[in-house]
Amino acid sequence: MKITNSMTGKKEEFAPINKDEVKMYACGVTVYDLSHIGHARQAIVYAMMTDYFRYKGYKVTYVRNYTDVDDKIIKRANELGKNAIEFSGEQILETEKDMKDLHVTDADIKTKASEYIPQIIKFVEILIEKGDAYATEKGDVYYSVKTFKEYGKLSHRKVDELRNGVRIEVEEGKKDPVDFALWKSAKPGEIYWESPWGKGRPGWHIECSAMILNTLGETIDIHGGGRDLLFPHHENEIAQSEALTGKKLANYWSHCGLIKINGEKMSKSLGNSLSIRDALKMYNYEVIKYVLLSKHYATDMDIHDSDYKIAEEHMYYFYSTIKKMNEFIMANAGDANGKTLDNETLKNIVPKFIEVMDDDFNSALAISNLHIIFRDINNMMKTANKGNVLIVANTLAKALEDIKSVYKILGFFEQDPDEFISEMKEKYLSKLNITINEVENEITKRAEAKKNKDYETADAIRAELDKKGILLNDTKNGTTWDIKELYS
RNA sequence: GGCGAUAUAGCCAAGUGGUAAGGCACGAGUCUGCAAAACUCUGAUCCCCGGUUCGAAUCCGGGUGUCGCCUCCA
Repeated sequence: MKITNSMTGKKEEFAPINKDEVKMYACGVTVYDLSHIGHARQAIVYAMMTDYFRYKGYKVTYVRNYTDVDDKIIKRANELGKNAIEFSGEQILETEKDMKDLHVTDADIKTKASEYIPQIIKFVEILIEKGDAYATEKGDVYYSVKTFKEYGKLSHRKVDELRNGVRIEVEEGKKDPVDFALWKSAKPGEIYWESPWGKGRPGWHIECSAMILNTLGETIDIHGGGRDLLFPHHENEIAQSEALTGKKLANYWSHCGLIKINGEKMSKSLGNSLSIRDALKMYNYEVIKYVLLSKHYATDMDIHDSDYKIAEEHMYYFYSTIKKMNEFIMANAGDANGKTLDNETLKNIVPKFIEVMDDDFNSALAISNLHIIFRDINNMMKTANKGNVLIVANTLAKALEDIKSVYKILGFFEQDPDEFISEMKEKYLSKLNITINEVENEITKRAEAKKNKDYETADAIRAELDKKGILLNDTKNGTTWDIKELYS
């Protein structure tokens, strides 16, 4: 298997520390508000990696954190007149709900900064003892960047250049502008914990270092997070952890690309931030996953509204095909002596999936392969004849089993096709201002006209429905209807 | 200014040395009373210049454009 390592900038062969075991940590969310679609992408990506590693037979321990104390949380909590931990606790529940609704594989261990305070204090104490950190009179503790010779190795920055670029620092007691806080003294009214340096709270970076050490150990296999965390967060984690243990923190650094929306950076100030909750109100969770996984995880993506629409059409096509497969299999159940049709695509569903996923989790390719797979399947059903229906049915059954067995790693096809299809139809029907009954009445009227070869009336009815957004489809077994928008 | 990404058909997007996946849109066809759905067919030499190589979208150098980070951010 190959995985991109941000430390080297290269795709590397994955070699775990312990055979068949993966220790992975991904930086989670700072919970001062509802989580957004970028958080969703990151969570989905690392869940996908976890699921795929497991599929390959690895024993995975996946840890994710919640930052539940920080400036923004304190500010928001104060505005709401709440205790900071109480407030962030509520936000964690909201995010957990969203992730559950997205059907994202959960981390094995979910940590909160506030629950690791003793470990964090211990961590900071040792850094001070070793001379890598210092406390100020005010009760802040800073990491002394100049003591860590490899500082900048992840983000490829030089400390001197950083120093020049740094704006004038105002924090009193800080010896070097590039030093960063390990422990922050509490201002009046702020939440605090007692520490050797007085009342205060942990800095942001130290919590991850402490939680990794206490859950996974000194060196882990994969450290993940959003690309925006690469500097300074991950750089600082390396400095803290490696100064403490003298060992490498992570063998592979993985960074998930960032999301833009309709060409703009997602931000609160632009008001274009899409929360997971709002996304789920508009789109089925598998549609959202389709969008987020249809581009390679490491690259930034600019999601346009039309991308959701296209994803929806594709999922609808996939599920419609699965439904047809099920019907075909049911109608042609029988003993095919285990025979299947010799079709390269269908024979290789699983190996192909493994091939592309082994190559740095190329979910984008895995998804595009689905189009080839379902095209072949539709072709096969179309060209089936009396002589081979049993074998075709058997081939389809096998293909469907294979598809589900691997594509569940992307979170696809977990739903009942009928339910998915009717959910989608209902969603659009409610927008179209027409009811199922009305549609069916029109179809009955039209059938009557067709029977009388009154094609003018029949076509007029069809045109009228088309105008309203309903497609008709005449088949051997009568007329079916569908939502026009799901095909355009 | 520094660091790092990225540049592939009208659009989205795979592809890291051997003559360009997939999707959307467009057009033609099969099917159909006509349609629809489904299927079939149709399009790019890969930002520019130079180099390495028998051979490069793919490696190296230079340039240009776009974006991100350098302050909190998945």
